[in-house]
Amino acid sequence: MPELPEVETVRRALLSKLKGRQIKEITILHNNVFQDQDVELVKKLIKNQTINDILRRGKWLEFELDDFYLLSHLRMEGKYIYRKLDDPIQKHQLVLFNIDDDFSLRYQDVRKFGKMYLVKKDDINNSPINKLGLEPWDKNLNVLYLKDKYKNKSLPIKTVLLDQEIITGIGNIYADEILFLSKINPFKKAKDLKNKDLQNIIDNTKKVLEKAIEEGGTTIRSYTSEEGVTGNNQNNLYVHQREGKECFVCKTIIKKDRIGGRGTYYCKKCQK
DNA sequence: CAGGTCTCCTGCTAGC
DNA sequence: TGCTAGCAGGAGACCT
Repeated sequence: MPELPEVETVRRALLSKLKGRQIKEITILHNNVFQDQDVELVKKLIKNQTINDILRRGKWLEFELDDFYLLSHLRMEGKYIYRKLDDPIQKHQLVLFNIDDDFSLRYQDVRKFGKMYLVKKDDINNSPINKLGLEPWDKNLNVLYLKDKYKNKSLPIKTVLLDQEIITGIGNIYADEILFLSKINPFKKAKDLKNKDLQNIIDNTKKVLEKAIEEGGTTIRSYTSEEGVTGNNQNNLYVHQREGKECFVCKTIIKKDRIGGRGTYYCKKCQK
């Protein structure tokens, strides 16, 4: 499941192949990808737009075109692959981009959870990314900011870390890792955290995500940044997906519980 | 406003 | 061996 480090890895890979290239046309095989947008209009507007840059906000990719941003969220299983123009369309390939009449960039998504959104550059502040909270490296992310955001949150910190409107980019894997390194029990209410805990969350969020980016992301289930390219960060996980195994720090058996409907892994002894 | 539940979607796996 | 029920989960809709 792509979180910030995986999306960042995909962004870099896409940018190296697509920067300066032109989208001759697109084929949309599954209308729901564009949610409530008029797909005929999207097809018309995107024709002959050049990909000038590819940016990232949280878990969203932003293709910067001439007049628009094409926003793309991979959700659980979304990925981009390259094919020859005449390559047969495979199941799960939902959007096809003809790039310079040279090759076909294909958005593939087994579960069809991923979303795209074509927005005029001027309207970017009126798009899904407008609501996103701070990037982990934003200088405004500090104890005071979190204290304010968490003050009315009675939900478990695990759930609140997944709230994209506070810190953006953290998903289920890295939330578990951040809480382990911060020695915080995932059930603890966000509003009960001490300043020291908040500072630890900030520091460890950056640390965990930076390490994961360095490793090209975490490959659990089906994540690949490019076809045949998998990340290595799964080898660095302290608790996530390690149910029944020993904690690397204290040898206590790692426990798995459900918090807010999400599988949550933690060490009962290290995380108080 | 806060928070709980449902929904989307399909491949995989545990269990019979 | 082959079938099926249940699980996985990011984020938005909808309800209390």
